[in-house]
Amino acid sequence: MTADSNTTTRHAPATEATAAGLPALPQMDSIIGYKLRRAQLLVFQDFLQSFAKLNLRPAEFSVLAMIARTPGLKQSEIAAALGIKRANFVALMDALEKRGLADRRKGDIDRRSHALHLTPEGTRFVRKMMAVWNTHENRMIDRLGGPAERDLLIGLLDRLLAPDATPDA
Amino acid sequence: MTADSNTTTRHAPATEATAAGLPALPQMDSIIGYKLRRAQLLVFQDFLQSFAKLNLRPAEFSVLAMIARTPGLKQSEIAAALGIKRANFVALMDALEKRGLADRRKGDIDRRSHALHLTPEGTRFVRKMMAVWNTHENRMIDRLGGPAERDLLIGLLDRLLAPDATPDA
DNA sequence: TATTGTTATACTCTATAACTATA
DNA sequence: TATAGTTATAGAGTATAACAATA
Repeated sequence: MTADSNTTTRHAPATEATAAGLPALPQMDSIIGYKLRRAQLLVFQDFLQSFAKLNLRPAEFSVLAMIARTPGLKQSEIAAALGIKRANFVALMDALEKRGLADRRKGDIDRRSHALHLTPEGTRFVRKMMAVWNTHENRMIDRLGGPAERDLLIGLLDRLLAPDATPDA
Repeated sequence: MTADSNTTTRHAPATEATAAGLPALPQMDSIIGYKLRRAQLLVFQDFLQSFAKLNLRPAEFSVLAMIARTPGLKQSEIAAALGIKRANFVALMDALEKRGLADRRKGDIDRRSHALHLTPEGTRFVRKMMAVWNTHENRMIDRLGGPAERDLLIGLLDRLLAPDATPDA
């Protein structure tokens, strides 16, 4: 971090002094975490509406997308990649298996682990899923202004997520 | 939305065809909603660590900041501004009142409503709160690369949040 | 002894319906 | 009849501890 992190106001100062002796109160609207939360909720709400007909939640989408892209990964690997605790992954995977979309295969080398794969029906489902997702994602890209703005946004979020990366060095 | 939203892939195409007959699977890393969620979780986690000593949650922070900035607003007005259901706002406000930071005053004109104010102790608390927040927010701004990138990010998120706004028209 | 998947459990956040007191 | 605040409750999402099977 820069040298003045603790002493200086680098964010937008408040418009004026407010209540009794309180300096520089920011609008919630200018706060990074607040805006991120509101935007994420909006995008997820659009996602949920888009996928109501397929009865698919964001976490389930992400698991199916991961399995489709890299079949055979271990349960714990997919959970870790998505930031899901392995204990919470069990019910998620149970549901996908019960719907006949994916299955667990006992590992040959390590018989503790489960390799995850799509079923044939799961593959068909993922095709429909990706069509719905395309529409949803394009709607979000349109709101942003276009693919360039999407790339810009992803890049900024990557900076937040990768504290080690110092892209200008 | 643009004309091709439903038919064309405007987002980054997948690197290669993957599992049996599945075209163009995106990396989770390139998906707007996924990145937004991961970034929001990271920022909130930093917030929670920063405010552990003050024992303050993001929702409580936002309520205190709103009251400090605009004292006298009705409970329902603050709840609505923050996207909190008024039923869920009650316990939140109860906690702040029990800690002696804010209080509800019966409205003179409409005796159903409660006008929210900081207590003197609440005002002192908010001063400490803003100092902690400054450090937290500056850390996030540093990760982004600086105040310009912060403004850029806020602007992009505003585009997502304001579907009506067409800034280039 | 450590790891994978699992179960049980608890805590937070969020959403809905119904109640009360005022209007 | 409608509104502000409240209560009760249910559903997600998430976190931890402990267990069985396997390494």
